[in-house]
Amino acid sequence: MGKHTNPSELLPGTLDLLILRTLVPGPMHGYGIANRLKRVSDDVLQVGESSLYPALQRLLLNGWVKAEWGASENNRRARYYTLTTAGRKQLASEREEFSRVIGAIQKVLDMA
Amino acid sequence: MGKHTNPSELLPGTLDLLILRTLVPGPMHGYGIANRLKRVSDDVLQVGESSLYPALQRLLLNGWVKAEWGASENNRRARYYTLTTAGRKQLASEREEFSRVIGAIQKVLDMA
DNA sequence: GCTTTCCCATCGTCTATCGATGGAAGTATC
DNA sequence: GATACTTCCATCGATAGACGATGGGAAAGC
Repeated sequence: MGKHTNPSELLPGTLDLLILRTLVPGPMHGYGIANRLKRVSDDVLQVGESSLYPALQRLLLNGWVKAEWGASENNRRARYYTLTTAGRKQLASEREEFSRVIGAIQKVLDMA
Repeated sequence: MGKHTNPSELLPGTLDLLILRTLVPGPMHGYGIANRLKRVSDDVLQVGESSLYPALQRLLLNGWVKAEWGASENNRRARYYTLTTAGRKQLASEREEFSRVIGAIQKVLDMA
């Protein structure tokens, strides 16, 4: 029997959008991104590190973010991710698409 | 290089919800469901048959819907899907979860 | 010294979506 | 009565995204 009380706290396909948005105020390291998402969403969005880092790789590969090593506020070695210009464009685009789709879904949910 | 202008018009994970919701007014066959989703969403939600039928199998297997053969309004052989009681419960549950997650995502998108 | 917290990362699995494909059966066209 | 179009069903293979498990190293706190 497929026991799997799907604890997925995230809509697939939105992770990139969330990360990009989180980086708008400034550079941040992976751990910080995950914590911030959790905090801002009141614990609803729980992004594990095994989801986060592959996503960051993806963003790097696409040039939406760049990364450089530095020291965290706690004096630890950390990789800081920064939004690129292309990343901002991508963010805008993904936001728009997101609204479009959510709007469409709402229409279905609200139909007679 | 992975060229693939993702034409995905649907948030993954929401298809079951959309189908269940579509079946609320009454039984409907697969083709009809796809058309209705497209119409109600103003062409945003384009569910292909290769997404739809696996999803319907899933719903059947879980007991959210039941199916019986009949004749379509155009006199064709068609399989009519009907929401079960369990299906209604599932629909309610998925709606709630959907709002919860969307709300959380909005908080992130709207943060300072 | 030991544990906890922070921060990085990968591997394997699972699931869902989708493009391509195929078929049967009714309707319309000429 | 052949041809083509639409309706309606369904499967297969590829792809990708998220997640659990796992591992490690380095600073902080006890």
